Amino acid sequence: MPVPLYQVKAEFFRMLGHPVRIRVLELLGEGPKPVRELLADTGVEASSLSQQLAVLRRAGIVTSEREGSTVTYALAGPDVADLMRAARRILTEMLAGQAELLDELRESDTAAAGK
Amino acid sequence: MPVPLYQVKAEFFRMLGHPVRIRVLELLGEGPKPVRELLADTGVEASSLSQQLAVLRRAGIVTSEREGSTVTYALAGPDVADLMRAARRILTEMLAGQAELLDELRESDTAAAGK
DNA sequence: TGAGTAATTGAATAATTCTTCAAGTCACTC
DNA sequence: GAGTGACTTGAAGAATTATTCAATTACTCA
Repeated sequence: MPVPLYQVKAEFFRMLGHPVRIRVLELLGEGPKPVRELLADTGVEASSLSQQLAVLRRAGIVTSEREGSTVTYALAGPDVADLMRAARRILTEMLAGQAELLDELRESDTAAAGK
Repeated sequence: MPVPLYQVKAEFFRMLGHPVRIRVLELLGEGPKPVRELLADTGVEASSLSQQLAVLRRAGIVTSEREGSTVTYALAGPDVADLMRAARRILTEMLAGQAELLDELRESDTAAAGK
């Protein structure tokens, strides 16, 4: 009995659904990076970062390699970067749509926009 | 103070991270559908479906319209279908990669694959 | 108006996921 | 082999999210 595909997809998306994990994936999109650097770029605490890296590793979306005393992470494949690009495009378009909507609303309601 | 983009992205992905929501989005990818049909196609209980539809509505990713006694849902924009396609592609490639890996493992370990 | 169908909502409990901190491993250097 | 820096792990409590059931709204039709 195979796990249904929509379930796999849901797990995949859920795995992406965390700010730190997103940032890490985007940073790794530029190329492999040692933990030290991820730590500096994200500003989160070492053990928090490690927890999130573990999630990404378990999902098989990143790989880690130890060289001496430092550990370097990389995207497991080029597809991930593709997905992040797709997501970026979609979100910008969606946010732009919402901005337009807001503008339209403002036109008919110039004074009372309290919040 | 703008909400950082990586946070918006994370929320977006988390919103996608549920089996029923994924199925609904894929069904709506074929075109607008009345709730009755979503209900039949997914097999989930009415109120569960409604809860998930509400999540998608709040996120602005689908729209609903009432015509008489039935309510019809549709994707809010074409971008969503794009994203689902991107995700499908990526997942198939990732799963294929894992399958290869499994094959490699099997070669050196033909007898003991108990689970 | 009253009964019936379609869909949604509210709210309580259950389940998952996050965050944090203490402790642990691994490699290097003294 | 003790000490230190780099990173990871385990585990407990806090916070979010899912599931479920009862109640409700929005209609239709007789």
